[in-house]
Amino acid sequence: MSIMMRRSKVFPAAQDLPLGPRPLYAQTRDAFVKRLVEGIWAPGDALPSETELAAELHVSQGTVRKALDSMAADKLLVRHQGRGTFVAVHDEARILFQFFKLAPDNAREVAFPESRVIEVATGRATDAERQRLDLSAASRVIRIRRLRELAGRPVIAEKIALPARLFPRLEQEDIPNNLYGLYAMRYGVTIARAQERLKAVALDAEAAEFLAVHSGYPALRIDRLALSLAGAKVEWRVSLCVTDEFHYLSELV
Amino acid sequence: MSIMMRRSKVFPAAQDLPLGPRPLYAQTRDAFVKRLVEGIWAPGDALPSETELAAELHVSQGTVRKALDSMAADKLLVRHQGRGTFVAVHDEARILFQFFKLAPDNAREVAFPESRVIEVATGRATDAERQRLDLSAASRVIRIRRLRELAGRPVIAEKIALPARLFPRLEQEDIPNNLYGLYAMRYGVTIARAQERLKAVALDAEAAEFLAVHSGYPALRIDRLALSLAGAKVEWRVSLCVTDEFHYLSELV
DNA sequence: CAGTGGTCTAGACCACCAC
DNA sequence: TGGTGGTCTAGACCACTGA
Repeated sequence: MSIMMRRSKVFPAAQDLPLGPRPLYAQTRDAFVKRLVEGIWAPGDALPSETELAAELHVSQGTVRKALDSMAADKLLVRHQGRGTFVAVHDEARILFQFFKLAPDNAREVAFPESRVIEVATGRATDAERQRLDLSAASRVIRIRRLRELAGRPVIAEKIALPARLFPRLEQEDIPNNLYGLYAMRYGVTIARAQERLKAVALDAEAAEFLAVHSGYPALRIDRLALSLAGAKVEWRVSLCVTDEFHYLSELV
Repeated sequence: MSIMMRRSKVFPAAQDLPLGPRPLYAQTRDAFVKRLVEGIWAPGDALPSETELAAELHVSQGTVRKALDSMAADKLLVRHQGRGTFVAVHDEARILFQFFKLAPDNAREVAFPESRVIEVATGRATDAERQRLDLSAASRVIRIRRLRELAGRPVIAEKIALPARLFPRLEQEDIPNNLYGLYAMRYGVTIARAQERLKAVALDAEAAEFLAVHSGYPALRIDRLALSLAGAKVEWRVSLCVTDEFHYLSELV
């Protein structure tokens, strides 16, 4: 392939970038992510082989590999030698590993917490919700409140806010324990990453009652904003955790 | 190069592994990490070029690149196109990015907190210290207590424990704000990664006084264990943080 | 056994930097 | 201008999977 041909190979996704053409493997990755966003490749699906993808996009197998490897590093794909490359699924094992950081102090095994839904409701977004989720003035949100148990003890009181536009009729659904699985399966919304802000707070009377401790008890407040594959703000979740027998694990690497 | 030659190329570091020979790029990385541990490549040093390293180790440049890239991903090295590859330095910018997760709620800029040392002492390790730092019975530890300020307010009360064996005469040093820089420069101990466990606790009277709040005030307790390049447990640090105007930032990716 | 991803190599060219 | 890392390609072989 000539130099000119190589330099002229710019996929549509990269053309409106102001900083010149991105590397080919990045454009290749963009093309693949687009297929995930559009649901052409759905969770659990097997991708075509590297050779086929390379032929289809007119790039070398090495370039396809670099794109797939980086997506696997971001947990969008799972690769198995000898079997193939698959779209990642939000099963409990992944949630536990990627999105659930609360672990018991004295046990080697992390458990997925059981949930009891307290309330599901829809309403006009408050200022805080509009700001945190990037919503416009008239937007509506779905609110979920639930209580989560670990080792048989109520440990987490959770308030979740979702843009109603993205999750039509979710309030009529049966709310499962694994919400991110529901978002993906029912609404085609894949949570790709999240940002959490932690504080120590004193519990108010209502939350204290849910968690079976006295008012004013210190709790870990986890404020999570979850982003979809496309980068949209999709879920705002505030969790109040009693951390007598648990801790939040953070790896600094 | 023949197949037999390739398969027989096993560096010493990999020979005592029970699971068969590791990939060549991993062995190459091991050889490079060894040079960092032994101080042959010191913080700030420029590495030889990929071509030179490849010739020296009798592997291809692509294999050297894969090893260097993975080390750069782990922040052990810094690579600059056109300039070269350098051993990472524990400057304040890196500490701030990698090891300091507390950010002000209403400000875009993260600041490095000023420190006031309360006490530096040496003593026999307690049970907790021995357990957390993997020390033997008679081991001695150096203990540092300090108070840290952000935006002019005392926000963090810190207790640090270090194995005395690794840091001879540290208690006579002038304790700088950037401890990890001191460990690296004075003692050749590079902090490579850390694990933090977070809890919400009620402050006792002593800590509350340091932090200028009332006893029982909720605080974020950060229990950090820092590991050296070689994987040894090198520092145990417990920080009590008042999080009225700050939060701990955790990215879930 | 065929097909997949994983490893390793070799070589070309590009973008950037310092001199 | 020469040297560095960054990108891209092509091809060979290895390790693993499943029919």
